[in-house]
Amino acid sequence: MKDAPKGKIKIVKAFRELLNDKNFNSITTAETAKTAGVTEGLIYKYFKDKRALLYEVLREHYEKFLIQIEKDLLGIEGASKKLKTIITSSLQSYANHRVFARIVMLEARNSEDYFDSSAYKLVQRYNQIILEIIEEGKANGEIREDIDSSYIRHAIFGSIEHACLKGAIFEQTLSSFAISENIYRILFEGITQGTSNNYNFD
Amino acid sequence: MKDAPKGKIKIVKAFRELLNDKNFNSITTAETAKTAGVTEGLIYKYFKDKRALLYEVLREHYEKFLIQIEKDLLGIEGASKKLKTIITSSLQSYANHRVFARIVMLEARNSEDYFDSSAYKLVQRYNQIILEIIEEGKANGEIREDIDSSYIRHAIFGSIEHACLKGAIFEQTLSSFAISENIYRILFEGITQGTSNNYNFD
DNA sequence: ATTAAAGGTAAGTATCACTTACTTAAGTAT
DNA sequence: ATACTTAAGTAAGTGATACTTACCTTTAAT
Repeated sequence: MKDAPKGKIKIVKAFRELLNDKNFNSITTAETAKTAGVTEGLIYKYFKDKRALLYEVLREHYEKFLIQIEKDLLGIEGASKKLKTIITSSLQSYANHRVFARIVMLEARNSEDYFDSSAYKLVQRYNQIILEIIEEGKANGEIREDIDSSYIRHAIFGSIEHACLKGAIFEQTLSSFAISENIYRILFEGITQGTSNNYNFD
Repeated sequence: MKDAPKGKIKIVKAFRELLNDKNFNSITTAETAKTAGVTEGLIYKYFKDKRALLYEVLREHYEKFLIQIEKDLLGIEGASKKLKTIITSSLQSYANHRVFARIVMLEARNSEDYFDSSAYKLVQRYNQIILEIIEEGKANGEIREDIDSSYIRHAIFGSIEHACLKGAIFEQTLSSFAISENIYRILFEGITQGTSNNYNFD
């Protein structure tokens, strides 16, 4: 993979910078080209459309994020501790890069072709890592086996994202420690009071 | 509140219908006007912009939804059972009205003025109802008190939404029963194996 | 009957994502 | 070196679209 042409790099860089201050829809291609110091047409030499440019920015972010996560997981033993690390790291990432929190939660998903993008490929890899941790936990008795693993994953990321959503939109500071502690308690121990929580609600 | 002018009603109806088949961005104002049998200009007599029209459709949906939820909650005793009802009803609503699932999760939130809309006012009322149920549960010993109520709410809706997301985007059928059962187990009982789940992970 | 407001229309306009047709630079094989 | 091919980059559109403006028409209260 030889390095990308200067123009392409400048375009991605410009778009990434613009995303700091405004949302996807309000960034124009003209503006992007001007910031990059190239002509508008060049954008379409390298990207199918404006969204593909967004996906590229997102992909680069996920690439760094995955490297970080894999580093964070090194040396951690046991599914529960690993999942706790995942929760904390994901929250920290959202807190430190609110632009990407916004992109992930609000801008990327609402087009079907995001799910064909190479950014989403990385998301899938991340999902796979988590599923394997959950399976590991089931195998060694840490995690209950009567819940479908994919729902556990949904609960983890759903909780994280919902807790970060308004912060990402209104650019408020997120206290990743408090959020992660609360989410962790809920998901691991349940919200029911007391040790014997086999109460039947049917 | 006297009844809205015919034109306004037709516009909202047309837009609601169009949302069944295409997403917000790909519906044009011209198309909306034509479907409604009015001119484009009339849309802007009643709505500040295209988004305001989306919020109106959403508001009408939430109004019906809230009535339904309040009916579902009637006669149900105890916070846990009430929350379970909330989970089931919300999931059923997403499963039966995937258009609205999509609007809520993907189309409405990514503009700040959604949070000033009267649709969002209803969401806030719904949130309030849930917070009160959680507080009730804490008061009568059903729900642990060492978790901030708002995070419990985040976990509930985050889990629901994340589990429905891809279904809403790709219009797959959602099995609301299976999802609700899984979410319910996770949130109420926790994912940790065994009754004594006071394992310390620090 | 008069008048003011509300309901509704017709014809724009500016903006924007994307195209097309072209030029220039960089490789590469002969 | 020369001829040729491909990639990088430009300039000038174009059609579509959200929204505006200026106008006409109906309704209903005084």
